[in-house]
Amino acid sequence: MARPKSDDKRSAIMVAAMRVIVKQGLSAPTAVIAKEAGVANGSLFTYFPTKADLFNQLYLELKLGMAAASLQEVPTNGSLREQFSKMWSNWMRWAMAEHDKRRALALLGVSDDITRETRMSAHQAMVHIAALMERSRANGPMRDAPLGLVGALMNSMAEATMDFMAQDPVNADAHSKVGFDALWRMLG
Amino acid sequence: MARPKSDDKRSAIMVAAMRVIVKQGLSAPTAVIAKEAGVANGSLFTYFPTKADLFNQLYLELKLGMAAASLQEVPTNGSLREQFSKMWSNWMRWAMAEHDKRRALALLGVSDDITRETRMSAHQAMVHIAALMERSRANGPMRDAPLGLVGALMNSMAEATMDFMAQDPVNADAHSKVGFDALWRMLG
Amino acid sequence: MARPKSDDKRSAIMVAAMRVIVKQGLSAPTAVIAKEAGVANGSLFTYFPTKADLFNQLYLELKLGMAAASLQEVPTNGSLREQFSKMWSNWMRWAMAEHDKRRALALLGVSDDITRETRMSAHQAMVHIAALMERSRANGPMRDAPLGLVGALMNSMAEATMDFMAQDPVNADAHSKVGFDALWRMLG
Amino acid sequence: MARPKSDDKRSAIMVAAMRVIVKQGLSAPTAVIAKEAGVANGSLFTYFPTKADLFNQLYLELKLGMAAASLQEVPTNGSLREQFSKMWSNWMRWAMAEHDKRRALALLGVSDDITRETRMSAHQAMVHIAALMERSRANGPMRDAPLGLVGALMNSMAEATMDFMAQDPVNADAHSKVGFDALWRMLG
DNA sequence: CATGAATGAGCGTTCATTCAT
DNA sequence: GATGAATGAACGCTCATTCAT
Repeated sequence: MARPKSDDKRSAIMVAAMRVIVKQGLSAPTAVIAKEAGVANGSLFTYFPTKADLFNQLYLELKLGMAAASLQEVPTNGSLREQFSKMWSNWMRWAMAEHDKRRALALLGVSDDITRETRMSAHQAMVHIAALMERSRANGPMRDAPLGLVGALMNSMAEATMDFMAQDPVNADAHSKVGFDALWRMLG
Repeated sequence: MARPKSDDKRSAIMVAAMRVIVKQGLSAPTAVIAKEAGVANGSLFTYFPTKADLFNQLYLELKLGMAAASLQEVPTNGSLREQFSKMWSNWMRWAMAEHDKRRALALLGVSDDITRETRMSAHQAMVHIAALMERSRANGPMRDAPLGLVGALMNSMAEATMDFMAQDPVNADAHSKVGFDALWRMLG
Repeated sequence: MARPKSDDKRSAIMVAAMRVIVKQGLSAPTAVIAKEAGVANGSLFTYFPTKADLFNQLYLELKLGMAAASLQEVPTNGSLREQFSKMWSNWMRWAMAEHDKRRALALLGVSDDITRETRMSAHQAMVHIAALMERSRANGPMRDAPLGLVGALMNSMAEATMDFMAQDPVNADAHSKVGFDALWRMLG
Repeated sequence: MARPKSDDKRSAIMVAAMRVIVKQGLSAPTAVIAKEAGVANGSLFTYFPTKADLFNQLYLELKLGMAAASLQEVPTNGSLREQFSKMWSNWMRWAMAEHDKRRALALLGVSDDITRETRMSAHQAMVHIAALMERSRANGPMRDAPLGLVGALMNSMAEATMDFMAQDPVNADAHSKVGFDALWRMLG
């Protein structure tokens, strides 16, 4: 288990990084992150060898959390639509509840610091979601479309919906439904 | 009037900025941009008072170019689907042909340097596209969805499709069609 | 006569320099001075080869003007004290009337740009004043003190008095009198 | 506590600043000051947040040192003239011994970087000297003159005397005496 | 000669990372 | 291991001066 030193501090730094990234962007100084985490400037580097490492690990953790939240209590015996719908609403709910996490994730997602490896690992976390999507399009008009493209389209629609919900939280539920229906129509 | 401020130089700096941004990201030094443009370090600042100004103007110009390219030769007398389809394929073709422009645009789009004003001006450039979309959904299932959300969804699907095309250029046309069909299904 | 080009522009630049120095200090950009003078950036350098040259000439001119103002209407047949007193009040009046000139002069006086030569030329302008002072101390307690030191003391007292008058213009005349009486007591 | 901020380094930077200011003026690069102090470029900014802060603190420290030196061993039981005379000769001696400090102080004194607060704090350091002066003029011809003006006159005479002593160090003592006698005559 | 764009050295400050304590 | 001072490369921007028009 690559979990040296104090786990508390490690996660404190991660949480701090997330918050600071939201507030100040990716160019936020490590010193600010350390202060927010309540640790010394240099201590950050005993937990993460470089700033980029911190960002990569944070990206992965956030993505994992997002995937886990999306899959919570998805009924295994319901119809495909019911399963997918539950997953979607979990996803959207997470985005609203964990606004900062999502903001940070969005920023990290476009950072040059995030390596291909990290992105691929993150992708792994989405396999269950991907599988659900795969089954949902299996008999529809996109049955022959490349899976990657379908996934990318789904993902982009989710992002767009989240952004819109965030801008107009009062009607978040309605927007979520519009997004899901649009997706479902696309698939099929 | 002495050497008048040359439009050539101005656009050389813009083009250089675009290229350098693609290669090095938004944190590319102004000195590198200037060198790529073949002008002195300080000359950049006779054309753009700050780096942020350069970025804003570049963003706007690229967006305008994209919008113009998308609307080229869109038949005004054809069916709505024909018009929309032509616009979409223009858009995708532009994205493939002007790969660097698109990359730069994507990076600039998430920059904190781009002001609300610039974003709003850029939005203006898209009104014709938005109008086409508006008409396309008018009688379909999204007729009551917020226009902003529909636009965001369309935009995100276009982006996703472009990204995928860029990764697999050989089948770009097929992917473009998948994307358009997906969008059309979503709208109605 | 070393007075090439347009004399108007030359003096416009000088006046502008004086004003800008007062407002912005000696580090004011030449571009700002040029704009204030209503001439082009580069034109400044056809009249003054360097910024330092401009400053030196300005210093000299201001000093000359100050000396001339101080000597105006000094009675040649009155008592020494009357002459000296007239000179002093001229000096103080000039300082109040030409506040900007004095401010600029003070700033220029401590600048490294002002050469020894310039300072010596400026000193030349003060010979009449010096002579008056020389005669005033001739029979007094300072008769054996170095002339330079006596001059420096007088000058410093004048400066101090001017500064104080500028801070409290309402009582300027009273302060002027205090300064003169102090000086006269010192001399003798 | 890791390497604590060392007072040695702090004062090394101050001393370096003083020397460099004397040699190069107030526009001396911070990099030069740092090098002269034997620290890295950036280290200067761990001790002083800005160049202006460094200058303000240096100004204050020099002024404090000057005041302290002036008051050393001033007899509390002697006549007023004896006390004042001792103070004056201390002052002049300091100016000769600490020529660089005085030069730096003079330059800093006219800098825009020195804030009103700093100047007021520095003024505080001079209260004892001011008190001595106050008593010295109490029964003389300047008894009704504004205290500020009297102080300014004294100060300016001291400066002028110092300058002259510096130019002709061989006769420094004689010049000092001339200056003091002149001041005493002025006061009454 | 007037103009103002072009030049590039130079500066104050930041910040990821290292290292003495 | 924890701390935070030390480091120095890097950057955006300025400005005196030059020079093409």
